[in-house]
Amino acid sequence: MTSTLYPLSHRFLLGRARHRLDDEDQRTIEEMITDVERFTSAHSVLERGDVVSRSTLLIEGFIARVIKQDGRRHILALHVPGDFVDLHAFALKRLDHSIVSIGPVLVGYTPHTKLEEILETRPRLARMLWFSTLLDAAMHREWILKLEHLSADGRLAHLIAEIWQRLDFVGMADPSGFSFPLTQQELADSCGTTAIHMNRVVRKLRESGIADISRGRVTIMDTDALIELGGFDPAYLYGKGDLMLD
Amino acid sequence: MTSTLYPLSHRFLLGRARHRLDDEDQRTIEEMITDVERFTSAHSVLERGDVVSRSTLLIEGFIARVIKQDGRRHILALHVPGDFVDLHAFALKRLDHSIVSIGPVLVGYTPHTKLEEILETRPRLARMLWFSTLLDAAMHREWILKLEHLSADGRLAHLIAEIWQRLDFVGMADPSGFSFPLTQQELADSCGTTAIHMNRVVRKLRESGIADISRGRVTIMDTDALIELGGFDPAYLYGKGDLMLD
DNA sequence: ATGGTGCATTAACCTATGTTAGTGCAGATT
DNA sequence: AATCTGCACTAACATAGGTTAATGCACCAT
Repeated sequence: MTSTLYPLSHRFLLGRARHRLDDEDQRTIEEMITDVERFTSAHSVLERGDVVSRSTLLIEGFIARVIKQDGRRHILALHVPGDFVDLHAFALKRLDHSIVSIGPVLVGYTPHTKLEEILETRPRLARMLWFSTLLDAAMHREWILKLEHLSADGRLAHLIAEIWQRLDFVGMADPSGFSFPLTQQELADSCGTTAIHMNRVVRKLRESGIADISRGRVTIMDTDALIELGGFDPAYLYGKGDLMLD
Repeated sequence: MTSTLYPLSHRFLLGRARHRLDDEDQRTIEEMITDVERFTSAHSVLERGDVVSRSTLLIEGFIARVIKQDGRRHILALHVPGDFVDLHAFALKRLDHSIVSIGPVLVGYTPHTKLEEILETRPRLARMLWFSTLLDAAMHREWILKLEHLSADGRLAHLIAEIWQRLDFVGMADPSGFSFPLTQQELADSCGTTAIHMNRVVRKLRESGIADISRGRVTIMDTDALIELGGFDPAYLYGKGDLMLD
């Protein structure tokens, strides 16, 4: 089984690990995932309030962190392959939001007992796991900034730019764009606006020749303009150039 | 020196530790802070981009995480006594935002070498530190939700309710409200609006008999209405009733 | 006393966005 | 073929909140 799972943990390394790892660390990571599972689109992988004893690594597809409130759905964060979607639940135990698949997904599970073992015996790996959740927090902060700062078109531009960059980290972006199954409603839920207004914004992006979002795909037409509109500066993603250990 | 600093680390326990600790853990925490420093109001304790080798615990006063963008200031998060304001920099190293005092503050410092020691030898404490940063992330998420969901008056109500609750965790709230030195401009920077609109909102809160914010103090007049307006549910703060270890 | 400075406050006007109420179209189901 | 369903799209109108421009008021320094 390990041999099948190797590429998955390798992807975790790509997306979230900015450290160099020794062979033993590498092996530990490879053996972290004990089980995988497939879900169809719009499946609630985990519900708010669930008490969990394992953490979930997204291997294929997209997953959203969702909260429903007053009949409205809010997407707090989006995840790309290689992300742990609920690593924070290892220390918090109870989930404060739901985890929902967007499009079909493949996930892997790591029992918390394994994580505890890592925490007790492999401080370097522990720090890497910690780092992964800190990256989530940094993305949250960036999103707070954008929500306070930008109107809907800028938010959408930022969202696209960020996902593009994050997919690129895991080798899943191509120069012209990326596959992205979110509906306009879900984009609206992500940007804190309505589907109707999101439709205006999507059209505006398209008509201004910046990007086209349709049929489950984002096509970037003018990268510079996209980055400008979204005020996107990837520094907060602490990418390859910014190792914080080593 | 330890005897003077004891209450400080004790406050950290109050605000952020939801675990029970053994004597040795307790002692380690007490000795974590090696140095303290006082700053006047509006002092930039740390600048965005700084590479840090120690982490900062807020002991007295308020501190904001700030980003300046396009001539505008954004407050990403607020901290109350007992909070580490840059514990995330232990793993991220480079700060993605500035740390600014709001009113006079007293801070304590913990060298990263001490944190590394804890990570290597005291997994339980390591987990507690991790938990503390996860709490920040949970607060970020809640704020994202409120930014996407509420208009300015609801955001302000939520902000007040949250700070009141967090101050209560460290024994610094009183039943009628709390001391709070933010100007309307800073409240606006926190809520993602303008000072002018914040003024309308503050007045509305006052006139509707919910809360009064003036002369560096928040007075809560109608707790239920405040909680209702801000949609405040303290569950995401993982308070005393919600231990996730033990 | 006088003027400066920071903060709170108000007014008038404009734009982004929400709300309500629809239309149209493609793929799936029967 | 007919219908259903989900999604994209549009229009008309209402409102929250941004922008610009001032005023007032306390505290501080000279």
